[in-house]
Amino acid sequence: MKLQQLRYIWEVSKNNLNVSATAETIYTSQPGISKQIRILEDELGIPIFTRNGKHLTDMTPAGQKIIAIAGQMLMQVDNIKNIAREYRDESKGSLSIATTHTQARYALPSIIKEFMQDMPDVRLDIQQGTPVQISEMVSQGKVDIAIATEAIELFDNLIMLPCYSWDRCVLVPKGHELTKLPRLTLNDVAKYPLITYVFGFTGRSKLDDAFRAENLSPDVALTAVDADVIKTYVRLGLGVGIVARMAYDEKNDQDLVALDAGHLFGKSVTKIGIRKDTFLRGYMYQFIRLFAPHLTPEVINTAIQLKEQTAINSLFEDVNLPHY
Amino acid sequence: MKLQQLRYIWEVSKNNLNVSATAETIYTSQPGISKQIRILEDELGIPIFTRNGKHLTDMTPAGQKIIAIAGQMLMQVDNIKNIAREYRDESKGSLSIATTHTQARYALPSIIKEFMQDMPDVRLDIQQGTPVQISEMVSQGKVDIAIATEAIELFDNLIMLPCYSWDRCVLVPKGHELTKLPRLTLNDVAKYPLITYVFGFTGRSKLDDAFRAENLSPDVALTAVDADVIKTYVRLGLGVGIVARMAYDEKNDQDLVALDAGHLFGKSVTKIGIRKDTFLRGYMYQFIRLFAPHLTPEVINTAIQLKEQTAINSLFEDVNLPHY
DNA sequence: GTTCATTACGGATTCCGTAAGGATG
DNA sequence: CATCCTTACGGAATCCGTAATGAAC
Repeated sequence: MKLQQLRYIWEVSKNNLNVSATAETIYTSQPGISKQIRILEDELGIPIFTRNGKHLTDMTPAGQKIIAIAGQMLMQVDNIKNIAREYRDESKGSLSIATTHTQARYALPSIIKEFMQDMPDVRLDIQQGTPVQISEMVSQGKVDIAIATEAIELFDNLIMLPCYSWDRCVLVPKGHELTKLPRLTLNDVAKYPLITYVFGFTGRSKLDDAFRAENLSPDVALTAVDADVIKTYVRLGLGVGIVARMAYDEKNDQDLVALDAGHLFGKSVTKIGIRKDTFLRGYMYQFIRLFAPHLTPEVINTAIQLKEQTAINSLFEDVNLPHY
Repeated sequence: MKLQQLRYIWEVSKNNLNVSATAETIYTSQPGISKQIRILEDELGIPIFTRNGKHLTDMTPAGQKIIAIAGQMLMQVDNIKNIAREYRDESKGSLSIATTHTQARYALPSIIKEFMQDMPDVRLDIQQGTPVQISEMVSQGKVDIAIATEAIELFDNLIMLPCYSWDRCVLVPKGHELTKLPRLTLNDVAKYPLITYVFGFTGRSKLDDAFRAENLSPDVALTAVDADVIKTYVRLGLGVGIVARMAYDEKNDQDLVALDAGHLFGKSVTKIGIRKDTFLRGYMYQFIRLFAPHLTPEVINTAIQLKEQTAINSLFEDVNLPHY
């Protein structure tokens, strides 16, 4: 059994069982892959893939289990390489973050700036996507950490570390009727067409829950994945925006008014997601700590060792998260 | 990076950093190992071992971490091979059990007999040792399962599955004064020299606890690792034996009397220990179920997936274990 | 007829053994 | 001087590419 062979079956399984396509993506020849897979199957004495003539049609049950383990082993190879890199040069390396627009645009800039000053030799790489995509990227080892408010819990090889809580505000143009009310109610808000996040984004589900709890079914006129788009349409007078409070920029959004809505929708918690079995480089710990000061290396390590999300949650039970 | 190289650093670390000795144990040449280790170190760009001239003196910090991961990967290789074997031939294979004398002699025989009839093509292999040795063997992958009452919890890559509870009896020769008492007390027992298990064996700690709780310090005249030896000395009149009740054999021990002592020392629980990351063959599930009928494949799988011993314990909270 | 995997084959590389060399205690 | 690791070297095995073959859609 060779690591190379395990890599081949893993990659083929990730490429719709198409060996030719796999060969291209990993820059090798198609017969080479074919051959090594055969050799592995011979050694193990069982087929890993089912074939129809000369086409791979599926994985055998044994193959599925073996490929799953192969995937874990390949991640461990990465871990070993990371350990080596860490000890070769603590300050050099790269850090890839997958996150949503909201984080990248409003929460991360100041952190990233500071991080880049502290660690000038670390290459930063910010990927954007939906919460599910983001979580999948960490889960598959394509990025180091995920930052999101939703969906991380869907992948069971990930753990979530709570970072900060935040709440929402209602965005209206200056002079809007809602600005005249002393304190907003859900009922007030529900009278206007709403512009907010697409489902599955930035705590959107919390928002729906709040309205449903009051038996209100507001008119969600428009949804978008990011607050900048939402603001644009609020400015056009198409409705009332509901966005994360941190998305309101006092300087650039002076034509808009942000009305406090924390009491209407409750707070959401933004989390960092990492793989349970990952080796974190020193600067990764540093980045996480910049982002969430209570996540010290020690805390992170105990969380990683716990592996069980419920146990991890109770670890943070008594922690007062920063609130925005 | 080659699996072979990872195997070499792993084996060297298990052989006191002696490459020559390692070469012998794994039937290869010493320069081969040396070379491959160097190649790996070159590839990673860091030393894995520290050297004094031409002697390996220690592992580097990075080396320790890398070797730990290498060990996990080698276990995964075994898992893959086991999966292949399972699907090649469900009924063939081998099952190695590490256990204590008490289990091997009194609890296992009937189970093993039945298992061998059910699965004639499975080679059975029973290792014996102290609870710590046993647990270590499973932990290192030298055997598939451990059966013991103590020590399994010391290894954090193992999980414990409770199998049955049992209590102790006091063994005396026929006609002994203690047989005339209607109901034993600790005080009665403590008047005689005791013969029982060596510390760390077969729930010995429970026994000490019981006496200590009553502020008694009995005269432990003789300790042994197994009940057969203990019985022998009881027969010689050297003292009163305290053994697991199941160690009293009505047929062969007619010259001895077993006095109920469950109320004196409380019950102990015998557990099965397996690695968290192991792949269990079908017949292993069957064996475990024969030994402890409540441990169905489903129960075992959920326990393995939980990984956390506290969570596993609560899984068995409501289960009524068989009692002997 | 195109796509796709397998087989065939040759060159380059890697691996692993024996033998010799040099350091340690 | 015995132990132990490293270097040197040669033969065997492996790996990986190109080219040819044949099955599936």
